[in-house]
Amino acid sequence: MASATDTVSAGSALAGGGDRTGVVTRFAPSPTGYLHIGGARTALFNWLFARHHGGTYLLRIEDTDRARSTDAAIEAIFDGLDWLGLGGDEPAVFQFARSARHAEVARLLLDAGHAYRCYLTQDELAAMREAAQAEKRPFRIQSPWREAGPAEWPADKPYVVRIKAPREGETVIEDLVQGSITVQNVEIDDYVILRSDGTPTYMLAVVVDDHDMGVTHVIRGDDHINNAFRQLVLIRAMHAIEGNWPDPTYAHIPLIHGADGAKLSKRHGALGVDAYRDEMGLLPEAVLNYLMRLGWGHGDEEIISTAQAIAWFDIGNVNKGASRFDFKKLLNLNGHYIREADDARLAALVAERLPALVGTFDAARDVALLTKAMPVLKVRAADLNDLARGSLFLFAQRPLAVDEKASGLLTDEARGLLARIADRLEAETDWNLEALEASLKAMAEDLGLGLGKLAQPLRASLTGTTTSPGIFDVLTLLGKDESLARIRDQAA
RNA sequence: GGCCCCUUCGUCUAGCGGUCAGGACGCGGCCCUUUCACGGCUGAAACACGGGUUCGAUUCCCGUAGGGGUCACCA
Repeated sequence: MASATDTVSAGSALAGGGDRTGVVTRFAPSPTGYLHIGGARTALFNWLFARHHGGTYLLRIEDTDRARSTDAAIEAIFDGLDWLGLGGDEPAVFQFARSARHAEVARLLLDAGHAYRCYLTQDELAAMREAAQAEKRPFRIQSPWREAGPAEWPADKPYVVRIKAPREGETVIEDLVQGSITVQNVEIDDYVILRSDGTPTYMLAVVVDDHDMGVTHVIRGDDHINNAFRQLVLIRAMHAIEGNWPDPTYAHIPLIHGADGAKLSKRHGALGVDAYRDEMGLLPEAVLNYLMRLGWGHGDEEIISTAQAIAWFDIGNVNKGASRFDFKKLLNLNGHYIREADDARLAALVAERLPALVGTFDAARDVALLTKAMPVLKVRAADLNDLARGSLFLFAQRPLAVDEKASGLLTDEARGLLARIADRLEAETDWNLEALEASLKAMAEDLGLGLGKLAQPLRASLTGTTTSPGIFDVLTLLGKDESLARIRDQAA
């Protein structure tokens, strides 16, 4: 698989509709911001669909809006996709680099009479729109230039090129997700395909690129449903001219909403996927699993690997309604995947976060300890931040800072006990789990105390907190010398 | 507002004419237990409403209500 970060040289030839066989899908973000979670899900569904059918999954950067597209956004999108394993199968196509081809198609349409020069100014359009509004009449562009011939074209005046949409009949789309959708053709407007400065609009570019890239299935957010009908006008017009522009199959997937049901905004988690990784400390497999379950399911299955998802994925099973984003559930899933993850991998991930939390952390030296501790650390963490916090006691400097709850445990009586524990442990020659457990349990019994009476003060002295992995794990992880020193720091 | 679409526990979903309406997250309880988790068991919790069709509707049809999307020389 090609990395998402590979690029195709400007204007290079594409495979073309007829050259590729089987299913071809594409994810086509516009680089005006980071890759947000909804976009990631669209990419995932495209990827899953292509994989399920043994097809090809492509990437296209829709950077025709020169004012709003940025290199930083392009980078963020590739970075996010790579993290999730959703890079394209071929180098990404950059739309702007193909404007000459888009203009060429506009020219073809113009020459064949499927499009026309429109000299309406933006002011005139606005006036028409207002007039319609005033009369409470639905506004539809009725350009007086639709049937105008060369003889009527004003000289030296800017014009846009509009597609000539049918005004009678209806258009039906058999959408893989939404089912059959019908729209009366009068609802479809003569939209602009070439701006007055000669640059292509999105509507033109999408259709031409999808065709040239051989895209067979257009899977995208359902906010594009109306566009599908408009784009079909162009596709059918080109098909009439060239004959090899088949309708693509559409699948419009529902959008993701915030927890309050409103459109996802920055407040609800429409953050870049990098935030899910860096700030929230999530694992890509958890994000993927969560995303695929939003709007899609397979019986009672909750934990679904990507391999399993490829086998099970059925776009026809995707729900039509929007679903809300539930971070709690994502976190739960993340906890599951953390528990399943390889210890060395987790240690490396946590190591990235530790220098900011502990001044003394030295990755070269401490990752081994982290890895060793990981089995007992990861069962009590839902994200990498939890994991990092939970490992702090391993690297704390003596004398330990003791938090409020823990110091409440360190009564005079408890400090006395700590001294006796230290003495007893001092004599311990086998510093391992079994020996330590046997020893402390015997001691508790001798004293007629529950193990908790010993363990809690011990935990406070060893970690400075009241919660930690099992106390014998803590003891063995810290080693005899460090353990005894920490205990004596707090002993009476 | 016009057009298009949607509606099962709080949330994500299973269901595809006859089910005690299932699972998961979250929430409550119990168990495990040296703390916190994990894990196990368990409880509360839903078919938006109104008409049809049918022997029988969560399921099919039509309304109503509610929600969403879209109406650019942005993508």
